Amino acid sequence: MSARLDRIDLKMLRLLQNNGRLSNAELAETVAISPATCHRRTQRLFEDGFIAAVRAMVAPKKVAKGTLVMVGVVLDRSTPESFAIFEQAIAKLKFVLDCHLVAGDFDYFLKIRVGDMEDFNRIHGEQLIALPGVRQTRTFFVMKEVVDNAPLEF
Amino acid sequence: MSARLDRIDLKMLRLLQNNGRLSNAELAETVAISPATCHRRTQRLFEDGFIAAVRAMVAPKKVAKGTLVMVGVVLDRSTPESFAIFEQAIAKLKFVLDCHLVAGDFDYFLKIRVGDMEDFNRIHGEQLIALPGVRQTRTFFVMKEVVDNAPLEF
DNA sequence: GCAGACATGGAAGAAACTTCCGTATTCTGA
DNA sequence: TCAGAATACGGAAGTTTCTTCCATGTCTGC
Repeated sequence: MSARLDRIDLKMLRLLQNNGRLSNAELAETVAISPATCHRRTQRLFEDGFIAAVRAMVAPKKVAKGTLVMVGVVLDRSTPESFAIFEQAIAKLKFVLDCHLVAGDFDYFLKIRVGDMEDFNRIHGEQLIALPGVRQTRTFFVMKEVVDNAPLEF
Repeated sequence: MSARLDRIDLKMLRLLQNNGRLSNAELAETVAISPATCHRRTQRLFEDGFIAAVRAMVAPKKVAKGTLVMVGVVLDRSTPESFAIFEQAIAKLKFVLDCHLVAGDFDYFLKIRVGDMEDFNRIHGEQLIALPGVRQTRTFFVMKEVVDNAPLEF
């Protein structure tokens, strides 16, 4: 963690998190500094890695990805090699939004977006259980997305 | 779903998803249309809800939110009222990134970001198990974030 | 108190945004 | 098939914004 953030930096981060298309001029006015200074500060936030990226959030339902599924995965063996091979394989599956190694009854938790249940069924049979070292999976269909991908509070 | 998306729209969506700060001029050149047309198309993508928002992705570790926890929640009763009350309460908890009603052994799945385990312990004791109608929770500490919040493929 | 490092805002040339408008293409119904 | 309407397109131009340079101001450690 290179530099520290003052109150203005934090405010800028929060504003850009809520609206990544804010112009430098608008941002500068909102946080009450000059456009030049604001521009330099924003650059620093990117260079120092405080902002990893700026992303347009595409509405899943609009692009036929309206079905969300959580999947718990248990591997055959809990060796570092098994984990590494599994992780390498799952990184190639583009429908996997999250993949986390967890402590508890499962080895991994997956968050997956597909078009519909039929779509998931096919993917589950053809790709998920075929992943290297998978002993079993437990599927949790999401029936209602109460909160999805909320902005970070800090 | 109002209008349909042609090949150019899809390309624009993918480009903006990967880099929400692309200027209209750059975007126009990449998809080989005029800046004016590109501007109008982009506007339409927003107006018709294909792009829900543009967000700066703040690096969690940089703002003391480096610890990720998945939590399964079971409620006392599975009535619509119980669900509604629970959902209303959880929407106020800002450290909850995801909250999904699921089918399976749990009622809800939560994705939570905190500073560290101690932080979570306090939150768990003071806020999670105190939520209305919660019978039990099961905590899965994330030991490694293999993939987190990957961009949507479509 | 001083020297160095750093942050700030004004200014200006360059670039981009946004809108208007005339033309071209597509769609629809007869 | 064709005419009329609706839609989409790109060029142009005024306005805004970006980006950089520079002089001034502020903070720190010696």
